[in-house]
Amino acid sequence: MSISTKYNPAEIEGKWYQFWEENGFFKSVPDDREPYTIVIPPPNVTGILHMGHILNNTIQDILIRRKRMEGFNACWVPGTDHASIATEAKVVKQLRDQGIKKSDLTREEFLKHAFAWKDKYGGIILQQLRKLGCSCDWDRTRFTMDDDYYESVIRVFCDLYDKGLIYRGIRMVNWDPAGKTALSDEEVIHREAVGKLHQVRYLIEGTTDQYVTIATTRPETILGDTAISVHPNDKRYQHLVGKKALVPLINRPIPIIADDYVTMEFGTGCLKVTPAHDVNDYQIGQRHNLPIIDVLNADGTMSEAAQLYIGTDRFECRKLIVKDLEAAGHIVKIEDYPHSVGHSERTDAVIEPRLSLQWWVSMKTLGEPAYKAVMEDTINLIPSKFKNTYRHWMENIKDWCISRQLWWGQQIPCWYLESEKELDETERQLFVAPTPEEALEKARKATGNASLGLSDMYQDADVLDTWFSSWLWPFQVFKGITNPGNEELKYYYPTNDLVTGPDILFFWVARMIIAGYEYMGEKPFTNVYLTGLIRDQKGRKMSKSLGNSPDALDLIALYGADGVRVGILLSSPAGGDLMFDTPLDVEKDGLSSKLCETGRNFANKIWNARNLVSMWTPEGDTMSNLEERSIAWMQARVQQANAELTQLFEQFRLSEALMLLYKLIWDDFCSWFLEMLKPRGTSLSVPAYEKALDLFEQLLQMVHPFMPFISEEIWQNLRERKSGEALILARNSIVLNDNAGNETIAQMGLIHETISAIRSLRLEKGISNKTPIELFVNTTEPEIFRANQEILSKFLNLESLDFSSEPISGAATVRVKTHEFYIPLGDSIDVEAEKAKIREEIKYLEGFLVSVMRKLDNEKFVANAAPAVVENERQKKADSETKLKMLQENLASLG
RNA sequence: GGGAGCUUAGCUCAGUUGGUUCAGAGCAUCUGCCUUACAAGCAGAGGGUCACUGGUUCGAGUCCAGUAGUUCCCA
Repeated sequence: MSISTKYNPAEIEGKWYQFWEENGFFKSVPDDREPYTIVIPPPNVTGILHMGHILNNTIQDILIRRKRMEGFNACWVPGTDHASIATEAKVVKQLRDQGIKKSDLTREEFLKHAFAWKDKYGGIILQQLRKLGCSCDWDRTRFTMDDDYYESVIRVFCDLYDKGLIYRGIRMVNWDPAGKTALSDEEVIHREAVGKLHQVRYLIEGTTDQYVTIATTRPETILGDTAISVHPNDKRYQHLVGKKALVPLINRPIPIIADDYVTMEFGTGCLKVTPAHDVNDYQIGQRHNLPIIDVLNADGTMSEAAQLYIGTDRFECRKLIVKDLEAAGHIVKIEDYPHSVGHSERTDAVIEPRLSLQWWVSMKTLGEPAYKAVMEDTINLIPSKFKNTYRHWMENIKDWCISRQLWWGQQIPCWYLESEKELDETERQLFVAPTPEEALEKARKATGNASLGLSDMYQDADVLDTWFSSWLWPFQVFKGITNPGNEELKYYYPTNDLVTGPDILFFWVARMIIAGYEYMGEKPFTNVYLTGLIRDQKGRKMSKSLGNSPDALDLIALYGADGVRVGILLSSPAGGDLMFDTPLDVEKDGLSSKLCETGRNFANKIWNARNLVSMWTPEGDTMSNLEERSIAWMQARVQQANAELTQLFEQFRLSEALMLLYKLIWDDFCSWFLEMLKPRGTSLSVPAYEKALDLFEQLLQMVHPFMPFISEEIWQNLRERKSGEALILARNSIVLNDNAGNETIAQMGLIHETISAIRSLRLEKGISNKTPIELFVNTTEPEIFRANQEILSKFLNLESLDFSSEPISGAATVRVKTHEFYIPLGDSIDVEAEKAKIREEIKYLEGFLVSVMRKLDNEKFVANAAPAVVENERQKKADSETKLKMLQENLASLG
């Protein structure tokens, strides 16, 4: 039989994924088992797999596979969200490339293009998740624009409106001039930037040489100024209040007012007030009845109201106006000024505060149950430090702007009367209802005009924020809104665990909790595992815009899905950021990752363990003593490790769980167990062979959630399998450790330590492994060494094993715990070096004993410390005394 | 400006209610090995004032306070 010594993941991964999927192993339907449910954080329909997805979905897959193997009815619901802004931008661009302008299309035509785009490209990321091994129930794949999902969003909107929790109003919003839409506060990313603070002087009306100087970072907004404000207590400017200043370049007279919002210390202490373009200015404007002049168009160019630079982009205008102000002698000075600037999360455009009429969700009361749930640990955030962040957001929760000036998304179910089109927008009557017919009904009632028809009405043009659909995800994937109380919903909801990044804790997690309580009367999930962010070698967040993220599929091709899964998980504690180690410039340096290499090497190690085992032929019915001892020990280790593993899973300490398995398989199983069991020829006893396979299978079970592909491949080939049998479904058959194996583990531990110590001694003394040695043991427990003589001989190439109650002269010596070992070397021993070594050990031990005695002599210690701790110190004292005595005798024997 | 976190070996990180020989792991490094599963390997070894200062305690990497550096969130 010849099996490659190199594991080749590409050869087997596709095969097993297909096998699992075709056999329906990922499928879940309600039955009498206990459910375990995860809903995927729906990636953008425009998305492609990046490192964040890999981490996040690997974790979900580990959790779901483990639970499936534990016998739960495991259900992982996949899907995508429609990503209003991102998708619309992509479709608009694609149309532009085809020479089609969005403005030339009707809404319906545009949506047709958008759905076509979605059908063509929308599933890419879900295909990529398959490459990673994700065991989602693909039959349940959902999309936030599916018909029923669309309907649920509309219903929820109407319901909240009827409850008075949704309203329409003019507010200062975050305006994205690239996306030409309003954004919620959460979609604005503040970044530190060095801007310029311009000090600009305005002429006082009626004078020729008196000025008032303000400071601004956005000089183009000067054209929208409607006042200048100073602090009421500011003595410097008292005389100006009530006078007027002239807006530079356009000479509009504006009042100088007093308002205590102004910070006297900032800039010159004079504030230009532009109510249309700054939240605080807006509030000042309200207090002083100032006019509002909106100098910006939706696309960020200057509007007609600006009078100058009409149609010029705001940043271009900023340059021009500074030049013109300079020329006109209005600039006093310009200095660098670091401040934080809001950017659109999606388009990265600089956000403009803009006054506009939008739809809002009133969050305060809606948020209360969600706040309590997390504070009272009904829902756990893991790690719990995120509770603070969550509390802070909840306690300062603001109303949520949910309307977006886009077409791709759920259109707001509000109708207006054609007859009121001429009225000011805020004056028109609103008819909110799930369907136009119901809206018409409401309109007829409200107007008393029974002859009103559908054509007399028109629908709000805006769509809803994507998050306003994804906050319904955990229950609408089971049709919780559109088919309330159905069997699936009852079975799967509330779901169990949610795995996501902390960056969408507010965007999504908090709002899902809110919606869960509001609509299901119940939390949406119990545990929220927040992963870290993936950073590059410079510590920057990996992102598409920085181009510092490696191609996920290339990485999988290079290291195998299992290798990448292990690599990314190895150093990724919950909530801790992961410094990923691919080169910053992949083009130049080639793609590589030490972390993934570790994962690949681990897979290769397992592969070769299987190679070794497959060479053995079972023969004979009786186990040898060595076989028995080896197997008993490995069984005990596996049981012990399994108990630890279970605990680690309960605490979501997945990278530690993986490391535990890494060491269990590599060190215990391969380096010790297989080496102990390895026959001189190829045959070992039938029971030993079978038990070794049992143990191998158990390890494969344990490691399967982390490395699904290689574990399935080996498991399938280890023994004859019936058709349809699979590791993915294998029930964990490992008995829980009842500590019965502890003694076995401790004894074998001593034997292993002894082997290591003597190997080290061999290397130190230059005794080749090929040279057989005579070994003498000075011990009070000779039976342990006698019982394990075969193992010692096998590992250490012993010529003989004997016991000696006193040091042997001319022997190399080493101590393990309270046991001493001698290897006679004849005259070649360096007595002085040996003595020096012993003296050093004595010195260390004496120091150690002093520290132990300091505790034991301390009455407070003996009185206060736990009995077990005190007992331990006594044991340490006894052991070190024994060892000291041994060392002293040894030293004496050397003369 | 407000809040939260982090700082332990060259790198990435564990270290649970303060108490084993507690200062750890993986990777990297160094030494010796192509030993019949694996060089993507085997056997060994070295490496840290636990950021700093003070406090509580019989006992502090662990608890408290302050300082420095750093990251994130919010405005």
